[in-house]
Amino acid sequence: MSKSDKREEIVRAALELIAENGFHAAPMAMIADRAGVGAGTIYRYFENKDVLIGELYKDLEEKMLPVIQEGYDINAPLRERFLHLGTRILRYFIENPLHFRFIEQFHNSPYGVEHRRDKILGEKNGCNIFRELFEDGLSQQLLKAFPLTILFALSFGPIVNLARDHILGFVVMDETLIVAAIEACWDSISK
Amino acid sequence: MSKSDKREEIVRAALELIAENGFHAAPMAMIADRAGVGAGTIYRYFENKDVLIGELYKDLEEKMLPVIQEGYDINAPLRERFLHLGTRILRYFIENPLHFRFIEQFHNSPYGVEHRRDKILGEKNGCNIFRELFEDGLSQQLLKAFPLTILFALSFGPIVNLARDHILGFVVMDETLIVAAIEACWDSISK
DNA sequence: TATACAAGAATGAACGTTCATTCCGTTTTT
DNA sequence: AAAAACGGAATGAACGTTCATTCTTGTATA
Repeated sequence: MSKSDKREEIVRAALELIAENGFHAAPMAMIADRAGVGAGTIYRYFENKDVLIGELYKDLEEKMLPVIQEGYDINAPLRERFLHLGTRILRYFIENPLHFRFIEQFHNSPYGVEHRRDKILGEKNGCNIFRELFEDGLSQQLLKAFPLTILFALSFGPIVNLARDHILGFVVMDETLIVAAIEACWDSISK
Repeated sequence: MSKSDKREEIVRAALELIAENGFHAAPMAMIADRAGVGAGTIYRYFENKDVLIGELYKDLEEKMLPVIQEGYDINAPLRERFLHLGTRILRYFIENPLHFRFIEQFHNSPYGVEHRRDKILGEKNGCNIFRELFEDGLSQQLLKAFPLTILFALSFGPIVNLARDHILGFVVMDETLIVAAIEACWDSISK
């Protein structure tokens, strides 16, 4: 196994174990086992567990953003833009259940306390798309006059819940339902 | 300190520590310390940590339900009923941040896996009020024709997010905002 | 009323387990 | 052959739980 393959295997193993049963079920020895490396080897690639988890989180964030933005037309009508982003995010979570489960675990763990603010897609980096979208909507008076935080809550709250319910098998979100659900979210924020 | 005082102190200490910094920051020794009892004493009141946590959760559930239902008129118009329940829940969380934070931690911990399904107010016990509300709305054709799970997600998702954002200080939910936000949720589920 | 005693409650040091991390002998690469 | 990478046993810290001992409280006896 090549060097970079090994790093990848370690990250993959960590993602799987944590997503499947939470941090408490992912000790370093078990991660090493599933990655097919020795326990000590992990420490040649990551300073410690915190760093491993943190980099895993960053990896996922970096994979997610471009997928969500793909095909996004900043000049389209507001509603269309919202539906585009909303359905993309929900679809991404549904198609990448491990990513979703890990991110959720992360945000509810000691590892993720500092990241608390970026609610899965915060006002970080270049990804202020949602913020811009909402600010646009507010200035055009198309959205209800809520603080940004509330608009976020009305949009992301349902999305995260729907993704979780789908992944845990409580509902099957097909393409029709995905679109309809995000349209419903739009109804909650639009005037 | 009387016997029942002691039990109460233990439960209170556990609630505080877990709500403030999560399960990882609430070892039995620390709970004992904050309760002002010896570590061994806890085991005179609770078989083990799982049981302590479980009873704490049940306690909170029992305190919350009557508060939310108070003044609920099952014969009122559907919208009014929804607003009543929605605002009550959100207000309850805002006024009892420790309860909210504990319940959230619980649902995202090994302790709470089995309770997963009752999303803070599930189809348990006598508390099917929300379910009934939604079924009523569906049969009267006042609500969008979604599966119950999705109606739950559209309602609880925002509520939980708003409570969290308020408690963490990202937004200040006054009475006006509370009502407006729940009205917005109504817009997402109503036809 | 004062004293002795029993029974339950409370305690916290000690134990066994689990886990992240380190260390060192072995294997692979250069 | 030197250097780097590797594996997994060893280490020590943290935790939940136990248990021998101490404290408290209520009752019986003088």
